[in-house]
Amino acid sequence: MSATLDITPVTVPKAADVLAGILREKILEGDLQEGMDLPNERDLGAQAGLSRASVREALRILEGEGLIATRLGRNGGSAVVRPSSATVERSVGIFIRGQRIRFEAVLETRMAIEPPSARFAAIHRTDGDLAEMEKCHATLEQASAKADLSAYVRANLDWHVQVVRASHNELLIAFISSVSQAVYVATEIDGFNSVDVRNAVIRAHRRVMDAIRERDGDAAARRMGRHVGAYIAGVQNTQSKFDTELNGRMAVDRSKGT
Amino acid sequence: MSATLDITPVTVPKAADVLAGILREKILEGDLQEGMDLPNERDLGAQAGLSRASVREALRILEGEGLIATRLGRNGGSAVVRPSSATVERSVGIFIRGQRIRFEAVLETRMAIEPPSARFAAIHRTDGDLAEMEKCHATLEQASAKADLSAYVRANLDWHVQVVRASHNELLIAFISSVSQAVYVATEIDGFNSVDVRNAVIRAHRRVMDAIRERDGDAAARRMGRHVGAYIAGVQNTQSKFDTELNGRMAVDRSKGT
DNA sequence: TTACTTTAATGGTCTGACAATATAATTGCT
DNA sequence: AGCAATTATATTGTCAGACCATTAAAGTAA
Repeated sequence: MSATLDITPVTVPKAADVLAGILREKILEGDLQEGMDLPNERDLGAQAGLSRASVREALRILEGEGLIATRLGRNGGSAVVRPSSATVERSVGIFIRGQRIRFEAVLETRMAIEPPSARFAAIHRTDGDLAEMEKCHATLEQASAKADLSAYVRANLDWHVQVVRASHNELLIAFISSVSQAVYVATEIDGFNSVDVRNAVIRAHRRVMDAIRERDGDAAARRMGRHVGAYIAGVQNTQSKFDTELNGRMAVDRSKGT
Repeated sequence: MSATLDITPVTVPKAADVLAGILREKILEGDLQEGMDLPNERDLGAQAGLSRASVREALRILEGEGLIATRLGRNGGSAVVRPSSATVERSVGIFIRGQRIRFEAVLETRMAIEPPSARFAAIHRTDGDLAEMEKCHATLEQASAKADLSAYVRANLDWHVQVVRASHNELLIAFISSVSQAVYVATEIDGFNSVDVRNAVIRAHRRVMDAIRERDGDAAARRMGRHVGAYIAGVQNTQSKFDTELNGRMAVDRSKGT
């Protein structure tokens, strides 16, 4: 009788995946440091014992993961780069569009992340962070005064991202940036950016910044919570149309860096 | 005199990127629905007027973005799939490792996300969600009783993810799943999972679940906040060694599904 | 030195072939 | 008819080699 072995199904990895995995580990482990050039595709193929086609697939995988950047021409080639939040933003963007995430869920996520981020900002902020926030705020006020809706929305988003930046938490920054992309395309088409609303926003921002300046984490979190809450309440009044429009308006741009 | 035109540098997109972009939009727009097969590589090349090599690069890009899955053999080919949170998890994992994100930042992010998620869970939970949480909790208690540290940590993470799942916010779920990966590898090596700590964790979980059951969002958020806060305080006592060890212990696995 | 031209290194693309694999179709047996 | 084993085939995986396109370096002339 033949024995029944406990064999899991054999997987046959593809050559390109294997090579990509090897290079990925070398990069993440620090063997290949930022800025270092990989061998050119022909040499890499010779070293790995693979065809150039397979090598190129591997490189394309790593490029998609934001681990290398490839330049054309003499002295071109693939160089190691630090994966930026852009990669996270792109995959989150695809996730939101592909899964048809409800706009409400995006707002909830913002509501979850921003108040604690404001608290961290109050704790970790530098004077430079404050200056950046003030700059965004000034831009926002100008855009509001000129009733330039597009610039207003852009500056508004920038300010929120800037607050999270002041938390000096790279993960939170990546998350809020990812979510902001989605919020942007939706807010641009909403109809509730009246003068009154805009003035209320400006006052709320001022109060949040005050708290962050005074390093009052509790107040920063509380005020940001109220601000975002009010925003969401405002959106939900005019929301019905968003869910249908949202998915169609978000494009994915591979070429954008940080 | 020759005029100085306002010309931005001309970019020459690569064929594979263009094709990937076209297909990506068709997928995200819904023209190509989940489960539908793309033409085989030769036909696709013929239609696009590109070589098979370029087509394959395009497909590989989309595969990396989690938009298609390619099978080998007869009746194989590339089929459209819904991008899952796995793609987000992978890119966040790479981001954390590549940027050498401080472990403290990962914990902060968890501290930011989980309490509001618990609130949403209290609001949106179903009875099935409660049952799932209880199941995780039972597993956790067993692992704790048996002092099976690895299973304990695993079950602990599962419970936290399950709470966020009950929020029914797909974006928060994706974020917490991404962060959990990083927390897992770090917590497994910590030395503060004493019996007392484990019992305290179990009691805290119980109280959070009670609040979610009663649909008391405030209590759920407050208790979860305290719980995660205590966890972080505990970690920080034994933390110094983590920051150095963390990055080396997180591997990226492309082959894992949801 | 400076501007221009030439050369070379490198990635981008194409063609065509064969290998490996998984399913479908066929065959043969009961 | 039904089932098992075998064969055929559609499809991706991989390779080899060539040529094109782009860029920077090297060379050259003013």
